[in-house]
Amino acid sequence: MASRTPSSRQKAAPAPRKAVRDSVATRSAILDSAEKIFARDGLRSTRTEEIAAGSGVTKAMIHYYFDTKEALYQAVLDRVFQDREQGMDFSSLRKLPPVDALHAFVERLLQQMVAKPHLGPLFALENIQNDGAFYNRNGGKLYRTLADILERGVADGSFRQQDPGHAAVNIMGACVHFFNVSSNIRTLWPKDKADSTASMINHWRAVVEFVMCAVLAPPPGPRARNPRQPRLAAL
Amino acid sequence: MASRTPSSRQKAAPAPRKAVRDSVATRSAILDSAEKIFARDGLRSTRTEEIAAGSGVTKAMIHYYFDTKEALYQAVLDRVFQDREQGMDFSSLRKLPPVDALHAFVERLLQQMVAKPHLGPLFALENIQNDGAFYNRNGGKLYRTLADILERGVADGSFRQQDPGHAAVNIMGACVHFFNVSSNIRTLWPKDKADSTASMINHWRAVVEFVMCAVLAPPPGPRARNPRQPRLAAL
DNA sequence: TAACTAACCAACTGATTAGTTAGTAGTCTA
DNA sequence: TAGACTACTAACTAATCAGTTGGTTAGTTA
Repeated sequence: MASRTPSSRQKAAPAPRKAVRDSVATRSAILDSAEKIFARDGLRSTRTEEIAAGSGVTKAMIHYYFDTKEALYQAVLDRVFQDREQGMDFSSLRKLPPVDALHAFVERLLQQMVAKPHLGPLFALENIQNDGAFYNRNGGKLYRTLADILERGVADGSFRQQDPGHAAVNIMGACVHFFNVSSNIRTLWPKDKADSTASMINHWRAVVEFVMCAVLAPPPGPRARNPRQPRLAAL
Repeated sequence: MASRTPSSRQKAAPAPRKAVRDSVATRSAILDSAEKIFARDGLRSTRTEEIAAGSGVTKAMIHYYFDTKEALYQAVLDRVFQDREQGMDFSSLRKLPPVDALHAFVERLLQQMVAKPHLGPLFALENIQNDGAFYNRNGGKLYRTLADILERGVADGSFRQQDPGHAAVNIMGACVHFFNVSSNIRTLWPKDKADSTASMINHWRAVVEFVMCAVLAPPPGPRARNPRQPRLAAL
């Protein structure tokens, strides 16, 4: 992993030359390259020239296949979020009891994040820079599904009393944050902890435990330690 | 709040005209405007012209006071993160017992996020787009402090067994995520829930409860409901 | 194999942008 | 109140960028 210095970013990828003419392959090569670069630079500061270089074709092909940069960006988001939705398989979650459903939700989400490392940054950038204008056309099915699971769990007593909407945001944050700050983590943690696959498995475990502990109802019995109320000191 | 349409963003702010010559006031007006715009657009896609317009001076003043765009960006990060560090008062946290320290940490962090709405986006963009190259010069004291608190709590048994490094990331995610996806939340939640101050208080409470439940040791007694281990299905 | 078409590219264009320059106008001091 | 210095601006410049144009080349079909 070559390090980038401020204000002078990496030159374009090695440009894998194409052997034959293949519109389907070219289209998806452009999408792949665009996904990678949009996930780092966001819509506005991504250079179409760099996308072209990364996919082994000229800039003109971007306009040939996708018309404008914005349309390409929309196509990238559509593909990546549609893939995630398929991987999550929301309908099967609705059939599980709340605890199992939440468990499966978190595991599947983490699986998606690991398999598709651009998901996190793309989502974060889209929200911050474009107010979700491109993403929200797809709707926020993810949050609604998670909130539904939480609502069911609170209703049947398997989860502690809590607001499903707020809890959904907190859970998503715990799941996603690692992937957004991974570069920062690499400077904070020892090398072996930050980079290895074993560490990814440990993080996976840590997130699942964290989330389940956070929402599950406390076991019956003497309430020995009261999870103290917030003070709300200043607001 | 005017909505932005894709690819055509808002025109510059109303440009508050300056009355007198005041280098200190001008400097901080530029910093204020830059902070706001960098927090939405990131370093590269921020336009210096827009910063100038937003601070009521000409573009040349940016170079007069800060030399380059990168230097201004660095100055913005330095100011905002130094303010946060002061507001967190790390040294006092080290003197508190773990449970109180964590409680105070989360409350102070949320307080900072509410008071400085650009903190979240600035931090997220810096990590995603610049690999933390500008931020990391300040060091990641926040994570180290939080991890220290967690380590102490695990050692003295007030927190459940867990890896402090991973838990710190999860806690930060739960605290921060709300502020990164607020635009998305506005489309998911009913208007009154997403925008009101009351909702901010509710979210505050929800985060504190969520985090404390996630890390506190379970009360002694019969372990009625085992917070199931992760399956680690696919990796 | 000649005509046709889809895939592709090098070179260009007009608009935008970070940074510069040369000069103006307040303010402070001797 | 004259001279000097600091704060400030309008207009410019060189570089960069999204998108276009006018082709060429590789497959496909009649």
